[in-house]
Amino acid sequence: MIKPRSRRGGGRPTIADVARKAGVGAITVSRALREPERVSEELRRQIQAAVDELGYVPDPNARALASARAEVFGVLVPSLTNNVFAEVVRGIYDSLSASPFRIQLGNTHYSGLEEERLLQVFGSQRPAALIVAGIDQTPISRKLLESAGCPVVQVMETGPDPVDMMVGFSHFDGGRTATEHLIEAGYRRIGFIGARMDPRSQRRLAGYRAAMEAAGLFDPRLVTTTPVLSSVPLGREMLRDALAKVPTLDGVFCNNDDIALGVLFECHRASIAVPKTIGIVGFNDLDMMQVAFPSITSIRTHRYEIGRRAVAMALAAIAGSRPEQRIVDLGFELKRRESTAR
Amino acid sequence: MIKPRSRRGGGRPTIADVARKAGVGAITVSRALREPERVSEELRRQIQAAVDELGYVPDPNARALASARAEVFGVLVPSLTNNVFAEVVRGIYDSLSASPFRIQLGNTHYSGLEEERLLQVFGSQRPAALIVAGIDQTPISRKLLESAGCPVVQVMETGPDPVDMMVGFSHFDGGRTATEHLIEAGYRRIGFIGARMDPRSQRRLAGYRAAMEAAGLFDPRLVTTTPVLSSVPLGREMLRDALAKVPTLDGVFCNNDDIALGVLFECHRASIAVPKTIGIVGFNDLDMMQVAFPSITSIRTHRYEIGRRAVAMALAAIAGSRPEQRIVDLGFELKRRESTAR
DNA sequence: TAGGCAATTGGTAGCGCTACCATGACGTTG
DNA sequence: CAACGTCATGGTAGCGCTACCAATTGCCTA
Repeated sequence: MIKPRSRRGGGRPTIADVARKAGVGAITVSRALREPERVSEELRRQIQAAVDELGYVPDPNARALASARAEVFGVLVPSLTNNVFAEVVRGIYDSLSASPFRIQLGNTHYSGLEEERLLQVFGSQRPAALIVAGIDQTPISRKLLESAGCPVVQVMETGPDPVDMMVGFSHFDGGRTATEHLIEAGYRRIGFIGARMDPRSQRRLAGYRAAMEAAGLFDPRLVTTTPVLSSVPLGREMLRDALAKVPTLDGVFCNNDDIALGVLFECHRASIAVPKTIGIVGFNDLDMMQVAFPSITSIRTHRYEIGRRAVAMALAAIAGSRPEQRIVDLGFELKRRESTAR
Repeated sequence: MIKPRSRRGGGRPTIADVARKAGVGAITVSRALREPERVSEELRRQIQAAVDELGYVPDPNARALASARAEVFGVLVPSLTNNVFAEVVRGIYDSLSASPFRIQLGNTHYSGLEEERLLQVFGSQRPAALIVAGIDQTPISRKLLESAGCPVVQVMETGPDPVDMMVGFSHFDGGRTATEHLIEAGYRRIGFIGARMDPRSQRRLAGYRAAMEAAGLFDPRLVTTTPVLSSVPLGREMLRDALAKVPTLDGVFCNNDDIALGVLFECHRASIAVPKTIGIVGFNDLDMMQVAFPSITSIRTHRYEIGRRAVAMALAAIAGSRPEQRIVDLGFELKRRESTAR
């Protein structure tokens, strides 16, 4: 007895159904969908008609299994809610929405171990490309990236030794530029306030330190950091801590804009004049910086563009054309505003 | 001649390799991994040893194809960068990280058409569950959700007619509560300022209107809206517009906290005393509201918890136990702060 | 005019896994 | 003690698609 046509999977149309309806072989349907130029004009039309009529949508799982390559970009970021990474992800998403590629998102929670675990899992899906935040992977993670067998783009930062490709900017230079700006504006006892001291924040701190030392102004007591997750309320607390240590503080370079905003609010609350008594510089330049009162000087970073560029490079690599430039530095921009206009 | 053992897919170990090494059948390995209790203690150990030694990770694509069900949660949100949805996604992610399920994220950009397209695409993957923001799906989207053949959770809002399950709260009540609070605090010419008037914002506006009419205070000129994407700078502009229309404005209920923050900054800039001259209420209660100066009254919503609860309900449904309560209202909380303490 | 080559199309054989059914070894029961 | 579960395990046959090769056609070259 012939097995009744009981599909395990809910009876959605398959490529065979389309082929039957269009009067062609299944493989021709497959080609018409993926490489239309290799199928004659006429068949292409017939097949398209059958696809439309049946509402056929290819099964990505079957496709991935057969072709040993999933149409998936693995994306690893340390936080989902931090606006900075959300913007990178948005850039990636927007650049990918016109392509057949999906996004597989992973949140490392700033943990190297978690990153290793996720890379392991992602690897099992044979992704088309991997985009990871940061350049400080553990040796194991690095090995996993190198053996992923797909383009890899490290984003947010540039460094000397890419796994494959890189898009970002120099956090060290960003920190130095911010600090030099404060020095030029006439501030002297300039503090560094940093939460969640991940490797990028460390390098911003190093840039701060370089600028301060060059000006003969460095003093370790000016540096206030914590491993705690960054937030606006935390910025407020940290300014209090910093002032308790160094009452003569007359400027702060903040790790990021959340902290800077918290610092600004604390200044209001404590009736500390900004920029007169204390100057403030943030990092990233979220859009609220320009409307804060006073508006806050910040280092503008190109997060969205980093996401777009990373995808463009990965797509080019997938298409076989390794870009000549494997490290792309998108730079940053110092936005001078009222908070440092003494 | 026997075909040389040239795997299409880069030679990663398969379930057959594990089975051979452990001296058992492939199906037993499959079971040991998915339903360990059905395999004897001894074999389980042998298989685990083989898995570890080979570094075997099951191929999710093959698994999905064979079982007609992918271990994927489809998640549809209207924005990736809006902190509110980022927190929902974080809640979903955290709740899912201990499970084998992955997340397939879709950004509808507040477009019904885009939502339909994404549901179509997601459906082709036979997801284990779907979580979608909002309750105002188009008829086509609704049909796609109903025929998805998996648990569906609509989040962020509650309403009378769930596709399957719902977790959220009443935006109408939130808007009314916020407005009633302003009225009780003694404000009379209370404006509504709202950007990107999506359905949830519309209902907050309806709640505002209900409260104002009940108090005999409603005046259409008090309402200022725009379809433009919400942002802090926009809040600043919109307060200017509102004041241009109604110079006697003495309070504002803002659509969300970004707008509220922009309004606050504009008040500082224009030397309008808060809360004395104008009272401000936001919506969502981002953590910066409590440290703003003055701190801003807001409606606290439980975004993270909504994500967690949605996953819990979906997981229960997958396990076969449809929860008795299909609509979960997580409510909200009015946080009274300085911005309305007249 | 035979041979060669490109363009189109199709058949076959998997990709790696699991659903489904079969098997054998044990009790358990009336 | 036959008949009948129950448990642990395995074999077979796909899931829906594409890589690989073969076949056919028409046209061009020598």
